[in-house]
Amino acid sequence: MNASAKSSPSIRDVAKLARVSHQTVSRVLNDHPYIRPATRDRVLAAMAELNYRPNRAARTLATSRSNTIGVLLTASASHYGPASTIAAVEEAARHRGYSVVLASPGRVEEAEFSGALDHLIHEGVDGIIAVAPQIRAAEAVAKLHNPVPVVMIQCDSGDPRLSVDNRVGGKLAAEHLWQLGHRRLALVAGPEDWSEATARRHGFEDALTAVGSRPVAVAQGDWSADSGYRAFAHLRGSGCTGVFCANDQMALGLIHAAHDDGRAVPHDLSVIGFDDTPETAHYLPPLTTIRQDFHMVGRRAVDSLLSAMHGTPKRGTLIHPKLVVRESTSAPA
Amino acid sequence: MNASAKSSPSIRDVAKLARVSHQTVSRVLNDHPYIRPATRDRVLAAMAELNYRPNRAARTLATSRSNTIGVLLTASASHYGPASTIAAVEEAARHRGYSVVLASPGRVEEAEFSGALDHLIHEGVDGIIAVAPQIRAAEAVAKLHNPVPVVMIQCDSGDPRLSVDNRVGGKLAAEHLWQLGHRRLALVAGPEDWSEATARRHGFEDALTAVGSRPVAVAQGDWSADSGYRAFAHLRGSGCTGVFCANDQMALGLIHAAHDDGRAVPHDLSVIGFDDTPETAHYLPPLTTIRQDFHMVGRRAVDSLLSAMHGTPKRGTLIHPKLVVRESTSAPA
DNA sequence: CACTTTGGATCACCGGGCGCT
DNA sequence: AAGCGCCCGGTGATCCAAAGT
Repeated sequence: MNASAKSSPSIRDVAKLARVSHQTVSRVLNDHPYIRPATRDRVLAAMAELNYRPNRAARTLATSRSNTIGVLLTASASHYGPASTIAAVEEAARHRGYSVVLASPGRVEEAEFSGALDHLIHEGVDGIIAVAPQIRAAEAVAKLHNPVPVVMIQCDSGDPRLSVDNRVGGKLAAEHLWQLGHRRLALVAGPEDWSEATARRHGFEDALTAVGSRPVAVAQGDWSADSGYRAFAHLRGSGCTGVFCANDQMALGLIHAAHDDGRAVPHDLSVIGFDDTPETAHYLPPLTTIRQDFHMVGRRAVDSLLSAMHGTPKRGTLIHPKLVVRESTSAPA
Repeated sequence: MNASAKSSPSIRDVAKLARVSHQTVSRVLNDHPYIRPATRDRVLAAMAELNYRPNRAARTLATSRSNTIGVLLTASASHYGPASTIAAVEEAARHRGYSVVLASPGRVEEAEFSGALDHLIHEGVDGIIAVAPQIRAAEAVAKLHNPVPVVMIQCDSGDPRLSVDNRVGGKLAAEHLWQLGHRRLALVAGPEDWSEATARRHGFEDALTAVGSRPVAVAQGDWSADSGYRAFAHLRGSGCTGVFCANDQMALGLIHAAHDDGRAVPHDLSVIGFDDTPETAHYLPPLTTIRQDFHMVGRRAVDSLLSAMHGTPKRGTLIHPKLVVRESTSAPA
């Protein structure tokens, strides 16, 4: 019955070694006042000697706080945006002493989605960050009125608002093309039920309205390059000279289709994307796009969630996207 | 003191309602034999009525098993491969009743890495899947001899071997180019300290050796498209007519650089990549590449880890990659 | 000597699981 | 077939003892 190969030492083992009560050890752990420095040092020394680490399950059970936050991810975990956001969330959370548990329902079906939410809640998380850009997901969350705070990100409709200002992004795209001299603009929008897609579209359309114009054609994609390729067919007859694609992948597909159709970008058609994924600088031609800072979104989400958990929710400000001009846009021929 | 708005019901609340002891409820929960059907039904009914859900922290404390697995991710969470693997891991784990906690050390520095490992262990995970393709990471794990099973994926040196057979992949690339008639082949390798990069390189070189040839130039990148662009300068004077890039992003960058240099792909230069990310079909030209099934790697990793946790580790077989021919390769001019 | 600060111990409890009866 | 009691490893409330002024 040696303590060496045994399971990890408990607070009482430490207490025995430091010749205090286990409660005193607990006090040291929790930075309680009124501990004599000498005693504290003895306890700390004992902890070090035993290589003691508090048991999280026990602590969770006693305090009913798990120091864990859940990340709910609908689909698209392999997309650049969500993936980098999650990495940022994990990092920010860890620096603040929180662990991250993951749940990614395969579909956005109401059942699967709220099932995943449920999974996290009964996992005992103290709060949830939902990377759930679909409007339906947002609605599902809203109607569940959960026992823990939930922060939605990449979802313009949310509150606190945590995302890039997609409206401004759409506006930047429209203005850029307009200023180059394009007058016949088309749009390849993202899925209707993604709030970000809607916001980008509105931003784009509003900017055109402001100068007395409107899109000459609108196609809808599903964010994939494939869908961008297919979208070209819908725009082909519109006589447009500039196209705004709601993300970079669709822009890539569109350019491919244009190329297959014998139209050169940007000479015959200017194309602008959205996101600025790391590869876009090497597309042929290098893509003009709207950059958003996913990493910052992730960090802010954690800040926001922790505030909410401490009972002081705060309203964030939207992050500004930025126009990155490369070679896929130019003045019309 | 009503139970309505109170914290979730416990096993004893259920017991009271079903008029049995809490122990009997526990038996029902754990499918113990020797429970009279009538009693079991009473208990189940009580659980349903109270909407009872067992408390995971309590169960973990009592059994010292958390039903949680840790996923350790070094860097590159935003890359396509790791991201899709993680999604697959989470799904497979959830279907088997496990939760997934995430840890992603920013760097592969020994300290940060083993810190993250430590974080997971003291989080109480029952096992760990490390998506840590760097050789150094693998070594760090090996020397730590952890209290829980660790499975390394995307790391050819690991055992059980859980990844695509990168050697075969490199071989497929070489053979494809050779069969098209190319005799002067170059290589853009991945970082030296990634075992996958090394395996791809060896596969490529071995295949050339088998036909009495060797690469006329070798450049090294860091997986990014930028590095692929820069690699072109090293290959430029070698007179190569075919290049194997160890991933698709570097291939994209290389094609960009070739284009800037006035060389057309595939007419002047054939290029083949590795991974088959969803966008590659829309690169200009669409990229010939080696496909690997990340999703399957993730699922197998979970299987393998669970086996190891149950004390019956099993050796997996490497997954075979597949050549996908598109338009970036052709016979030399 | 009464009245605070400090310092530390004792007890009950969180929600379940296991061995014995 | 099912109940009793203790234990897992922590935490908070309470209570007592030694100091300080």
